[in-house]
Amino acid sequence: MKRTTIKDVAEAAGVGVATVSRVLSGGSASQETRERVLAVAAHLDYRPSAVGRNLRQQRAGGIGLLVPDLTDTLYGRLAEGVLACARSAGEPVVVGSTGDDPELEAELIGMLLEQSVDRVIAVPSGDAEAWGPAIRAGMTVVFVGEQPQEDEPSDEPLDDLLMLDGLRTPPRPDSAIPAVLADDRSGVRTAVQYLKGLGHRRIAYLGGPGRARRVAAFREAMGTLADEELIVSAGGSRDSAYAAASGLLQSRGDVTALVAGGSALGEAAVLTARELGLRIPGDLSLVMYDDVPWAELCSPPLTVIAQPGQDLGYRAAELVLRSGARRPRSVLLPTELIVRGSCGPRR
Amino acid sequence: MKRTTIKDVAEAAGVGVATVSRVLSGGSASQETRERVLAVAAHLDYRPSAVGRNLRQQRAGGIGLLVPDLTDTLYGRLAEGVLACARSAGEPVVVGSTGDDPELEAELIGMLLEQSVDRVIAVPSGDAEAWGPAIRAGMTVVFVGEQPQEDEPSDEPLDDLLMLDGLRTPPRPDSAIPAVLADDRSGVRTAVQYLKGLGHRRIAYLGGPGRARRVAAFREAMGTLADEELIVSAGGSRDSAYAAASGLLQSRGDVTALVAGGSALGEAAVLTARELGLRIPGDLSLVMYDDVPWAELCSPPLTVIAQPGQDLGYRAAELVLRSGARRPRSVLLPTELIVRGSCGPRR
DNA sequence: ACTCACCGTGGATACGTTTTCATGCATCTC
DNA sequence: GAGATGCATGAAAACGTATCCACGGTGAGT
Repeated sequence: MKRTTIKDVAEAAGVGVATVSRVLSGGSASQETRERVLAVAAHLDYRPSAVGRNLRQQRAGGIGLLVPDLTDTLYGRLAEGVLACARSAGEPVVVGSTGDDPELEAELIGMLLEQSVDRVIAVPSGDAEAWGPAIRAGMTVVFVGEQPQEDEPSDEPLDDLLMLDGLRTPPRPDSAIPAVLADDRSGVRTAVQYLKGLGHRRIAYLGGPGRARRVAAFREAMGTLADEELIVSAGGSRDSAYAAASGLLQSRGDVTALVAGGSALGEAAVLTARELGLRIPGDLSLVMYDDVPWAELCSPPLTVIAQPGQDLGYRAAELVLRSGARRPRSVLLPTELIVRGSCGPRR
Repeated sequence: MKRTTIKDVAEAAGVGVATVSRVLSGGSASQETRERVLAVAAHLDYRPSAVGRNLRQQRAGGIGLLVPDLTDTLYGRLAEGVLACARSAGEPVVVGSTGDDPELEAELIGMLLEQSVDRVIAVPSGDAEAWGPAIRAGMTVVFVGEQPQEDEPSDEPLDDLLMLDGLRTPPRPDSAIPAVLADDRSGVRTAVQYLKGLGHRRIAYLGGPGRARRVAAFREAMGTLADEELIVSAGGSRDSAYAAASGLLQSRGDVTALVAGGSALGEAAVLTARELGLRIPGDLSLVMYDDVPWAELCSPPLTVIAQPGQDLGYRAAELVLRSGARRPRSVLLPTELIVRGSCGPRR
């Protein structure tokens, strides 16, 4: 079973391979030969080999996508957004799941490098340093939904360069890599102010690994009410989320409201509250990050901060595909507080 | 920014490219040169180009994965399973989302063909015919979670060949393509018998697009109680799921139990029931296909038929990777009825 | 009418790798 | 000791494509 190559088409059409290549790539050719070549190609069911093309032009088409966990609905939506944009551009997407593990992330980056994939969209797990090899190899990288932990100021004097256009849109403009982010700051602030408005004062934050921006935004929004003891962060696993939620709610019975920094955390919080006999929103008000399908079905329906998951992915894909022209620093997409039934006045 | 090639390594190590290739591919080489080549390669940070290799050996490594919708937790888990297995084999995974659209599916198959991806795992959306070009091109295809609609017996006399080892494990052995499936028949039967045991007689089935096996299993399990009017199927969209659920529950007020053939359908059923003032499980018992995180958080917690999503993906990946040796027909994985609180005795 | 420019075209090359084949050298066997 | 056997090695070919360059022909301009 041999593949039909451009050579076969050329012979069948009675032209040279160069002509076939030109016709198929939109180059110049006479009307007559163009038609003939096209007809022959269609008749032979010829498909140009992406491998051959990639080898020739020194770069694989296609884009890489690295997310922490496809099981998470948010990343599922994000991936759908990327896939939608990539498909409209005819580009394949190589997907990797990092499990929020920097080591695994580095390994996957290596694999993409090996595949000559030169455009990558990633929800970063590790620090910015992990992406050094990638950008050094000429990859176009776009972060989405998250930015790497701040890398401690290294000896490389990049700072002046970065400060040049530092005061732009995004909150953390220290990275040379563009990012598509949800406006966490605004989202968290809205949620906290909403809770404050309901009379809550002891508001806890339950975060996951990374997501430093959200924690910072929470601190900022809380202002003088911030209590470091009420800011806990869990690991990536489900168990660790439960442990953190349980530890928080048991040790500090005085919290009246909780902001969960992700759907897994929110799930843990709901379950833990039930186990402890805390009623929502009677005893505990809850705002969860990410609008997932079950938020509406939960009892009570959960008030959430919704991120535009699909848009995040789509915009990131746009950015990474049209990276040739302008090089936009970053994009900030709005979040939305969807009020349902999980928040009530302070008891 | 030029990539370091095998030639660079060869020159730096003072050997021929063939030797480098052999060393890196585990071929025979003297201890001394092996060490030197390895050292030089490591020092130069050399990574063999997958594109070059793929071109040479006429097949791209990597495996393709086609699922209907990454937003669906089941397919998210399935994808995670595939990714886990592929990563341990060092293979990249090209993912496509078909949206349950046969046309889109065909387009994505074409893209994979163009990429020379020769191993594909797919949750098929269209009929078996759509996969003709793929297998004809020498692709190794494994279906997962679903099998294509039965293709009407075509004129090609494949039948005798297939009947040879037709009486094997899976329910529908008419396809030459191996499949990894959840044991829907057993799952549905268990659910129906459970509902029967609770006294229900008018049990409805709310299905999605495709999934013909589940419907058939439902009919079979219902036996003489089957009522065609109570078997409705929705389209792929969310709206269509609501419409179907709403239509069913409004037109037939006498149904006391409902089996939802997927989490999206289950969601629609719960919401519709709430709108109509039907209490679960008081007025309506509900069993939903697929154990999703929110099933436990729902009010009431939903009794579900759980499929081993991750295992499905992992097994399928194993199958498609080790396809060289034996060619197993199919694999059937067990389902589990997880009893929570959405089913009660007939009112 | 001659030249110049231009367009369509085909041959040749390079991309990075694996694999085949031939060569040289050392060891083994009779 | 001479031929046979084995092994390590490098040169070269091939995979399918895009692109550079040269070539021939046609039209226009002087």
